[in-house]
Amino acid sequence: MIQALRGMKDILNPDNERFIHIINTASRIAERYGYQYIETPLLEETALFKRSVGESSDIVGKEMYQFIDKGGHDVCLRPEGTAGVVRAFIQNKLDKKGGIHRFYYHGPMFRYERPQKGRLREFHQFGCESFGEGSVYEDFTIILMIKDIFDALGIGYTIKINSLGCPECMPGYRENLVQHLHGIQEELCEDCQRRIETNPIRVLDCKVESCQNLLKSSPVIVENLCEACDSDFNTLVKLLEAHSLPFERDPKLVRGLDYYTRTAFEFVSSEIGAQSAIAGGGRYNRLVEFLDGKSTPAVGFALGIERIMELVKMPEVSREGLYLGLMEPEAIETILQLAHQQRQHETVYTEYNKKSLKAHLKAADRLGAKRCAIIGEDELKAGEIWVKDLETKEEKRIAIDQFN
RNA sequence: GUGGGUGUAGCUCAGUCGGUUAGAGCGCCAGAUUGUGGCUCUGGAGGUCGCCGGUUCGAUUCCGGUCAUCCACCCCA
Repeated sequence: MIQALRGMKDILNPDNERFIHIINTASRIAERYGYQYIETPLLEETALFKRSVGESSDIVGKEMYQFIDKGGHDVCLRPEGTAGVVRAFIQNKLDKKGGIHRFYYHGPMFRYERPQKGRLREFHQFGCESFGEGSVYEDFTIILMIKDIFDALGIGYTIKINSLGCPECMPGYRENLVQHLHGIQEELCEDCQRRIETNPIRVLDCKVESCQNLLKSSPVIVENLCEACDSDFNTLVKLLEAHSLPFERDPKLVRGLDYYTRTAFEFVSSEIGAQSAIAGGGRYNRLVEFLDGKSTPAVGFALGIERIMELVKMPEVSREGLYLGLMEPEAIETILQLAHQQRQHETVYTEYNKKSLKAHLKAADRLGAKRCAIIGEDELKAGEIWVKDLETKEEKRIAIDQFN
């Protein structure tokens, strides 16, 4: 038997409803916030991700589905959504056009990792990217939008926030940090020793306990921000407090991708295993110019659909649709004709085979149909159809041409 | 990439200290009710015991390997 590749799942049966419900809910809310749908290719030039996500990240370093296509191009399946949207933004010259552009998207992402709870090789994200608005109010608004989405889905969460500074203050802080880290280098774990050179900020996020103990005295980003970054961060904190959003400051929160500046945030849930981040995002004012566009401030986020699937509270479902069946084979033409007629305005399940009334009712019940309509011997002779409402239990016989 | 757990019916799992015909619950199909769903009762269908090899008179059971899957590390949504 051929089965799906490791870490790749079919979405069917009961899960497909949750999946679609999440996308529909998030899309509806994003549109209310002025976002427009964008679809970008799943496959992009590898260089796009190397330059945006960053060579030092694990995503680019070892998790990409990368290959050379038949034309000799180095391509890879997108490991995340932002890079492609930014590429599209630049390619379509929206950076030069100016103004504000807000996009939402959803679709599969691919990372070659060892699967575990909440982590797949092919997974789905819903994301938003806002271009051209540099105000921290936009950062706040985007967090508020995620809150709206999770509230609408009935999901509990806490928010973690941090600021990653800007070209003004980050380099100084970074240097400071590197110096401090060199001081304790010997005692840090192997990964952290490597990170000092490649991506020192990530050391702060190390999960190794001994490292965390050593890092207690290390400089904190939010205490070393320049005036503008500091002011934005304080404004964000005040706004979150004013709107009673449950958040905590997390100086160790370093978004995994290199392009973030200033605001970084994460929504986490304690109910889904070790992979607790259910949404993450932040501001990335420098990415557009990194990818050869005109410098444009931007902020965005993505949420992991599979990670929130089991947390979503689905709305009550009521019986819906019509079941059509027959007890005399000659009625099949009528059944097919009625099915097509009714499908103009409702869901119709048809059973082509002759079955007992009991079997039909049982099948209709199991499908969750509202009505069960059957043509049996008597009805066939009379040109009628028997209809039962499975909720009210009301039943009647009516002429075929009166059925609706 | 590393570590650990688990592979027996469609699903959840028992079980076999190595022995003839491998079980339960749920689900499915049928009947009880010659045309009335959900409840009940009765019956039935459904299994290469993950795969390959080794030990053995004999392996679903023991051993080795392999594959798959789950959980965790790393990292991230």
